[in-house]
Amino acid sequence: MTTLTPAAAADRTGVSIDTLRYYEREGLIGPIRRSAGGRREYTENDIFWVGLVTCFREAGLGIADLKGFVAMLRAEHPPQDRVAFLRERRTVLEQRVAALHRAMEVLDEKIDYYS
Amino acid sequence: MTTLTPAAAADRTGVSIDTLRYYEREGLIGPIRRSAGGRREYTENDIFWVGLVTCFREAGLGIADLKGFVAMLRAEHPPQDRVAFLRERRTVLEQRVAALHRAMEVLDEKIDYYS
DNA sequence: TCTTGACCTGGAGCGCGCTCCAGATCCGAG
DNA sequence: CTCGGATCTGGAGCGCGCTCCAGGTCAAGA
Repeated sequence: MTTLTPAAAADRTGVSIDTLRYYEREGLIGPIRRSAGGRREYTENDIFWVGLVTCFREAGLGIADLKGFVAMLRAEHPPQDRVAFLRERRTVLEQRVAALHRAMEVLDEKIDYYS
Repeated sequence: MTTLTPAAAADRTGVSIDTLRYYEREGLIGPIRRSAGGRREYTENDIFWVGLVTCFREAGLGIADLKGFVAMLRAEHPPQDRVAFLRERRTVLEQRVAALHRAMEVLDEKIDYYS
């Protein structure tokens, strides 16, 4: 299977090498397989996971949340636990959207006022 | 005019006394009028501003952004500058909403999968 | 008047999420 | 074989947004 060097992985994901290592240390991705010499080799699947993590980070979820997320999807938790966890996260995101809409309304009001 | 003590203001706004002082230091609110003895007296208008700041903070705007916001609304900038600034912030918020929707889609997918 | 608690200031401390650094190792090109 | 660039590790540093603390002042009730 073809793999990516750290630099290539960083390039592909838009995440810095340092951050990739940080995510790995925190258990958000990987563990990444190593070459004989100890260098990381990122698989397509690893890259996919980085994408997931990035998606949630951009949505404002914290590292701790993501640890929970990863643990939940990996470990042998009953499906209902997973669903409960996922729904909880969804609620958090919904509340964020609501907060954003409130702020946008205020902005629109001001924009109207000054236009 | 009736005013609020720091404790009452904190209670009304849901923002800690320390944070109220912090916001004032940063120029996001106030300056708050003082009593003869040097204690802060928050007016209804001050409370309103705290609400605005809180609204934008909850939407994820940073302190620096809010400084710009406050400066823009207070100072004598031409209306078109204000509108441009406000529209820019709106774009940022729109992008955040988009990021949230992406993340929520992923969650929905997983929730579906485990349901 | 004395006590007590709210408030003052300036500055230190903290958790988060990276980001950077030193010093060592690996490895492909020449 | 040598050189240099990419990578390795552990740990320090940083910007943000508070949060807490010490040491002092103010003011209302007993």
